[in-house]
Amino acid sequence: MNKDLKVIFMGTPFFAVPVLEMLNLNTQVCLVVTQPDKLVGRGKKLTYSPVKEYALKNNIPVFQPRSLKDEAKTILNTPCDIIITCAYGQIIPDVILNYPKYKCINVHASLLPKYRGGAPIHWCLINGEEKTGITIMYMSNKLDAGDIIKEEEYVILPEDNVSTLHEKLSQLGANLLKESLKEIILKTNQRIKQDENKATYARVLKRSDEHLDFSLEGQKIINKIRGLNAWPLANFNLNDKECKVIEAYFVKEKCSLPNKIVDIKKDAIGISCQDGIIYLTKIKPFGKNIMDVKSYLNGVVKEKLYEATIS
RNA sequence: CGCGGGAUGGAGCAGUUUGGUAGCUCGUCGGGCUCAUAACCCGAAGGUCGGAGGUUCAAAUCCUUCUCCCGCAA
Repeated sequence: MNKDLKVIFMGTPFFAVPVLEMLNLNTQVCLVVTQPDKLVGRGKKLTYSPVKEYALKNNIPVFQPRSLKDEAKTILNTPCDIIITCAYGQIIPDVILNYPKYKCINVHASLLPKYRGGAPIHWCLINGEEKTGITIMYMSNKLDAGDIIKEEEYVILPEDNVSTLHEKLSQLGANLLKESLKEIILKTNQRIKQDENKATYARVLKRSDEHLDFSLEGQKIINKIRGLNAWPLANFNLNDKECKVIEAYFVKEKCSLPNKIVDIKKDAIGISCQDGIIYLTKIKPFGKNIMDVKSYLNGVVKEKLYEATIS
């Protein structure tokens, strides 16, 4: 497209990698900015962000400031025409926003002004939205509130979950950014102000957001299971031990008491909720791997399971 | 050395406290019943009990050590 376009890319998780890849193939990426390496996991292993992994493999210089504000110099000393951000994870100071001639462009995984913030994909599934999409926009000093350049809708399929949406939207984001860049260079792009009255927020998930409440309506529970799959997974306590839920379906019917195991099929455990039964079909019991409920039931006394506490 | 859970035929588990013939629910294969079946009945194959060392007449089980998997916390 334009191999002469000098780009600084700022991003961190897997979602940002297809966008970076598109840029690497079509422009000249001079610098990748990503969050510092973290000590992750049981053995406190030093882990690189997915974006850093990609950059290293493709010989792109990497910069990992602890605080952009204090370490902006490195960026301001790197010649560039445009900065592209995608799920970077830090507020970007005004000096940087105003530095490149084509400014700072962000790729966001929702139809702004809806679902501003760090977890748009999760929250739109949890809320049972029918559609979402990608927004390409200018960055401003307010979170995800800059002027919109381009939006593309995606109609959510019944079988979509966080993983599939992630994959589809990141690819969509890469494509839409590619189109936008052409227009930006030619200065033919739109620039639409966001309607602040319609803004909603998709805050980063908390641990407590993952807990299932079986006294709610079935569809809401299903939405949450879907909206947390395949990461970080919804959970509930089965006999006071955390059990994660990967897959389940809902059958609407009259139910007297929620929070009880009321039905055990050959391959599903039925838990009563407000307006029916949630049938769990794939779970991850504490300390175990993910398994089909069919397998789980093979190693369990069904009569005792009916006595189990759900919380 | 952050805290805890786990490893037993292909899958999920019991058995470990109190050492003494490898067990359950499935799956697979073969046969039977049936109009038929994911149902039922009969039979078979399939296991270094995560690895190494030790104690013992005897170890899945007790002791030492290592590896791998999982959750939490960061």
